[in-house]
Amino acid sequence: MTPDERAILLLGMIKTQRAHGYLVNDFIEKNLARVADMKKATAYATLDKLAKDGWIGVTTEQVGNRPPRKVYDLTPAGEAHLLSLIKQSLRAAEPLRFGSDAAVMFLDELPLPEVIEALRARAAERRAQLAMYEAAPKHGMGLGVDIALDHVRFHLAAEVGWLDATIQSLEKELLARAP
Amino acid sequence: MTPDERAILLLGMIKTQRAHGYLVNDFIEKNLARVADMKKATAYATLDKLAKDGWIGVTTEQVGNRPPRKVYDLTPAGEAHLLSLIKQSLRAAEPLRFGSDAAVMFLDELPLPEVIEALRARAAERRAQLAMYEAAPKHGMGLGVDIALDHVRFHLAAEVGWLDATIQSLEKELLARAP
DNA sequence: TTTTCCATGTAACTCGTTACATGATTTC
DNA sequence: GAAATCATGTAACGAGTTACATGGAAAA
Repeated sequence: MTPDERAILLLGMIKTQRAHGYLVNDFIEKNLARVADMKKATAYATLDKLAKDGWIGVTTEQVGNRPPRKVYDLTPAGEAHLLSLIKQSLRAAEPLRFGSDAAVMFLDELPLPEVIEALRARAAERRAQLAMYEAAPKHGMGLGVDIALDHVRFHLAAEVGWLDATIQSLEKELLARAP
Repeated sequence: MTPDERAILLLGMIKTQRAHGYLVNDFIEKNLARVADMKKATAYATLDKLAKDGWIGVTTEQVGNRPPRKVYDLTPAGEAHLLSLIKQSLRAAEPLRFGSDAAVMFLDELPLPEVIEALRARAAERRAQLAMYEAAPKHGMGLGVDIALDHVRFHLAAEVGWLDATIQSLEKELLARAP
């Protein structure tokens, strides 16, 4: 998650409803865990910065004897900034990278049956993840979130497809080697 | 790229051929750029650590009056370590995350035509990337690298598919709104 | 003769995470 | 009475990148 994306997330949430840090963090970890991860400290720091830059305004409120809240709301400048960030970020197509591919690159080193077994385990795990996304209820929080969930689903499905295809081709290879 | 994946990459390269840091870095940036990125300083530091941990041995060699090379080769322990890392990493299925999705989550904020236009731009970019991968020659450097390239291709294709589907559904939405 | 290549490394810097500190207030 | 919740923040740490330093050799 780049700084810009963090800004979009926070500004977007604050636009739909003015909020303080605790609330924002809570919402992210309870409702957005599947599509976004940002740690508390990072969120607090980012909110500070957004306020310093004038994208959001701060009002300190106190309820009863609880610790005072710093409630943020979007400024007009922030509103424009948010739209421009979203537009720019929607358009961006930074290169896809798959960390785990160092292992794939050198799978030749491992005996084929072990490779197949490992990939099967991975495929099973991915299917489980996919099932979780498929079972997830519509989010309701807006069209965008559902589309984002769809995005993950798409790639999870692609991952399963790739794994199956790869496993199959390796199995063919195995048979060819030792008939 | 996690430390383990970095280790796999370096150990794997050194296994297929003993090499010094410069050579390793050169090979990565000239031949592996599409599937791996690791900066020079990181590679040198990682090689040091691998040597310190006993996975690779060091021999200093000098050719002519050039700066001396520190040539690394895999130790038996390193060999075993590499296999175990590969196996473990092939099996791993860490959650997929798409940074750019903060923008997607809040695409409702932007006027629909602008969203569609931005996504079209992204789709065009992705298609271009996909074409590059499709045009790429077989790597030759081993089955694994080709499979890794295939992995990227798969996800690039999925990305294009998702973009097209999303754009289409947004266009339908647009027509429904203003007939 | 100037640029590029060979070859290694260090130091400073950026960035985010982990872990901790604080303290009142509901809930079990 | 203990535990979880509300609410904010700081400090230390780790990890990796950028940029720099060095200096001979080969290529342009």
